[in-house]
Amino acid sequence: MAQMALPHPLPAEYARTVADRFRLLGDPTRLMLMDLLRDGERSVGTLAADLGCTQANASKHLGLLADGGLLIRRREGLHCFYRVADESVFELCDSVCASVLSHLDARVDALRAAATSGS
Amino acid sequence: MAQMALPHPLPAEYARTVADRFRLLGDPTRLMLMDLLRDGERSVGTLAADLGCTQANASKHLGLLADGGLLIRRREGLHCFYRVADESVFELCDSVCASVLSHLDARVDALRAAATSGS
DNA sequence: TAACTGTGTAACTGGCTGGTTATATAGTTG
DNA sequence: CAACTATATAACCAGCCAGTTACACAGTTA
Repeated sequence: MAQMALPHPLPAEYARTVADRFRLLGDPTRLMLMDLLRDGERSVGTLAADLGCTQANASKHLGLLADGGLLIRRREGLHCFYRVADESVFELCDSVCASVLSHLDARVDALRAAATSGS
Repeated sequence: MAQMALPHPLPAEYARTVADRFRLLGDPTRLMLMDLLRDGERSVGTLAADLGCTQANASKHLGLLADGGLLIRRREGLHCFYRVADESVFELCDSVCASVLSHLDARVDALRAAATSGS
């Protein structure tokens, strides 16, 4: 919540760091994994099953998310449980979703207007 | 500001749409272009010069950002001016930056603790 | 008209990356 | 011990993508 403003001529190093985080969120599979973890921690196998993807694939994505600090890993015997490190990620996703939808609405309206005036 | 919550078992189509937007922000050059546009609209040439990149490269990235709805294009004679479509993008970036930095801080602390206890 | 300028775009290339398959590793159970 | 289970990882491949170069397309100016 407590926002930290970015320096204004944005240094390349900052840009790279922030871009890395955005790119980490820029994959549908990873977003769906994050969403499945909304309700609490889950093991790799059950996540892969729910997603209908390979265990290896789920493991790789979960590893990336954990390395990026978005997930926290907890081992317990054979199983490995992941949980979200910071719930605020979902606010981020919601905000992006709202922004994208409003943009799409505007496009639809523009197309409608063009259609009525055009032909 | 008015958040729109995502549906909870996140459908693949939603995931793809949101991921696309995140991936659009997941490039350092594009982030620096967005940052240069904080102060107001700018032409392609001046942006490329400030960034120290090719005009063609800047044009391509600006086009992608405009197609994605993050920028708005305005032609005036030979020049083409871009401006940010929605200032809330910067809150997004600030939020991500804060989150990343706090994660890095945690890593540094962990390394410090390991160093003092380890050797 | 002919140069010149600002911008977009096509073609190409090197590198990154998501997915799969197979295997390695660690823990469990008989 | 051997078989089995859950996870991670290595190797590989196909597709995407950022950057460059060259060029096409306005729009301006002489």
